[in-house]
Amino acid sequence: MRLCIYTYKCYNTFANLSIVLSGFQRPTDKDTGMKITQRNIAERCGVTTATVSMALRRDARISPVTTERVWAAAQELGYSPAQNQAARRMVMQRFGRKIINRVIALFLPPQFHRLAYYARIYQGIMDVVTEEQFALLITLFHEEMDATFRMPQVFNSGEVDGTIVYMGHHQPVLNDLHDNPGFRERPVCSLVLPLTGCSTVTFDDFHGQYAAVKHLLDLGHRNFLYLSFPRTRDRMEVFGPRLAGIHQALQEYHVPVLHCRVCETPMEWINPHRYSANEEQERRLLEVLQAHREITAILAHNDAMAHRVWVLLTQAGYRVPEDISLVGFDDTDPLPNASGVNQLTSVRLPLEDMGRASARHIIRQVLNGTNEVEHEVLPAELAIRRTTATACIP
Amino acid sequence: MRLCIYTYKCYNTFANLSIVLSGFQRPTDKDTGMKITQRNIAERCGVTTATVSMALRRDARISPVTTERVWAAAQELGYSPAQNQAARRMVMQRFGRKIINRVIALFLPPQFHRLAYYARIYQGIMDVVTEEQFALLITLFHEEMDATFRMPQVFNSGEVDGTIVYMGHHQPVLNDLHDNPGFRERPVCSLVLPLTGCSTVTFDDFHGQYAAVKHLLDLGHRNFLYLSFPRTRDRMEVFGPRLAGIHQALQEYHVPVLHCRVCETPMEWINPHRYSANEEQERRLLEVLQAHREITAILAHNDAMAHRVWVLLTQAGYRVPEDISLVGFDDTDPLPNASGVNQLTSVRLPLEDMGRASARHIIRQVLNGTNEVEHEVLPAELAIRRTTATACIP
DNA sequence: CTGAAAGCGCTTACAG
DNA sequence: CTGAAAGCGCTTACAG
Repeated sequence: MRLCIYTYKCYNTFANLSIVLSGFQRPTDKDTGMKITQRNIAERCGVTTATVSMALRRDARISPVTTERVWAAAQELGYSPAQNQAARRMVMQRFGRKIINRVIALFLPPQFHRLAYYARIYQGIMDVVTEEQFALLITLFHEEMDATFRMPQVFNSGEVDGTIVYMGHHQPVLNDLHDNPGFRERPVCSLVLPLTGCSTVTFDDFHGQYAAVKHLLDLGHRNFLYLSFPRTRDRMEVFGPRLAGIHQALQEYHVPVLHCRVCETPMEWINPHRYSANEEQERRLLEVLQAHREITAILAHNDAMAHRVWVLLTQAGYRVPEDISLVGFDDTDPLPNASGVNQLTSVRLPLEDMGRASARHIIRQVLNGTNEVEHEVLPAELAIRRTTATACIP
Repeated sequence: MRLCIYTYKCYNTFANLSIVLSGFQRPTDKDTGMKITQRNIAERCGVTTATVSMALRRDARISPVTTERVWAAAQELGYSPAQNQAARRMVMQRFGRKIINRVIALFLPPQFHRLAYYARIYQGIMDVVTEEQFALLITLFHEEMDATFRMPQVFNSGEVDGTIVYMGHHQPVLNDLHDNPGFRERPVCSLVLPLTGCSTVTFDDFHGQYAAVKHLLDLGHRNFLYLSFPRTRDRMEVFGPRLAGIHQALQEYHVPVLHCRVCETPMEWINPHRYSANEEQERRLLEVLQAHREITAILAHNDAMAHRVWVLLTQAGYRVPEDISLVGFDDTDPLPNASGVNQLTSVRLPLEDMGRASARHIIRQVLNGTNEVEHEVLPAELAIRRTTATACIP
């Protein structure tokens, strides 16, 4: 034991030497010896590591004088607590406590950086994460990857403090996280499409869509075409509130719900990166408009879809908004005029705020050592521009 | 000691029970007891943890029979080695060895996901990282952040295996990484703009630019305008090879170098997200063209700039390519015609390949436990489209 | 207010 | 081929 202590002293001298003599060759296989531990501090101060450990955390049980001496020695020796995190992690788990790694993970779909919608949420998350000096671990996940997906190793080793699940709408991911012994009990927050059993940050789709329809009703429109996407049970969570918002507005204006035709469009219409011309679908949309000349306004599921519809309408000789009004949803995909000014009336989603809210929530839980499920709903407001106008009743 | 072993046995029985009786309440403050360790396996097999440790790694010193028994027990108990990574990390550092975390970090500028250029490199990195079951840690960094920047805590704790520095061109980042005791000696790879003292993956700017000029010379052009950006010492590394490529081509065709005018444009011209109309600069560009009617071809520093120039030329009444040919660089920013087909002749950079190459390099080093500096140069090829044509000599 | 001891879970020499 | 022991660096009861 005594010998051992001498060994340490020897290393210390070594370390000092190699700082002074900058050309000095470090013993390459003994780089571990360069690492400063609480033991080095203890020796220099003539106390035990227990005292150092508590002093460094400014525990009240250690006298102020000793605490300062320990801190000074730590500074001098260049002690970095993060460096020996592994030991701390191990002893903490002995007492059933967790350490804070300042790492949060983000699950998101592979193509996230290609779509403004995802990119803006990502931006908000990253802003907060950087500000709070956390690191962000990106994990790509897509429903189709389900079979091959394996939770990255870091989740197992307890090195991730919390997770944000960015869309996905895929409950198994959450279960995997909760079943993972290295991650279990840590906070999770799902975005946009809520998962059950964790915190959520969502938009107020209902009031957003409600505001859009109310705006059209105020302009005299009474017959609508709502372009949705193929409904599956999964997606009803998105579809439901939107439709309810529409119904609510119609009801307030005593317009029968039948006056809103719901049209399912191909999924690719809402994702411009998957878009491939689908002539049959495009023809069908125009046929509906021809057959129902009473329709004077179109509500699209998102801006990308509104964009596509605008092109079709223009090619077919319709004028927007003179002949027909058009409203988007999400406000990510501008429809610029010649001077580059966005023309599309749309429901504006505070996407960056959503990212920020989720990151703040997770970081708060991590720093407090809590895991309280919270549900935050962010407002969706109508941005009125130039694709909506007074109804042109035939 | 004996008591301790009994405690463990007790926990095990508990664990089995709670699997059978799914409604059974787990002791919440004893969740650590649920964790399976090599000790549990050792007890079940009647061997020591040393044997288990070696058997799990299929060390030849352990008999096949014992190895299989250990593996079977591990399976049964649901042992997960990653879970106790902290202990492994600690013992490994005792013997001066590293463990593989399957985590690599990526340093990149804050707005990376907004620019196709960055996004495509990112895509390539992510593809390989996901395929190799690594996790990616994103760290935003920008020269302007230098004062406030602090290396995230995870780098200190030895939980990051290697780093890719994505642009930045900022040597201090590399020094910070190398000075960090938790990261020291691990592989680093810088992209596009090489840092000294680490591996690099770059493009063959020289041959890319050379091919572009040769193409124009073949079309009969003899007087060029090369639109560059403000030259600082930092940026000479980009500027140098490009200019050398131009000179080489001119020389081969015996065209005096003076026939290539170099014009500096504002930095914002190469970054569409920072673009704001700069009428004076725009007028100056047109003035140059008016004053030098012998110029029949423009080489832009990147596609974004080419885009901007195309708009200016068109507005000023020039026809591209009939009156003037235009060549971009990077091939990220298409100039679509009415049918959506890109018209811009440009030097195509294999951006995804670059991301993939850097990720492969780092992952190879990590898995081999080596840190060999390598320099990879990827080809840049000319993509000939419709903004270049036979010179219209006045 | 501080020290001596135990132990988190693992891997590696070193015995046998 | 396997076991007993040591120790990575830390924190926490428990003494004094």
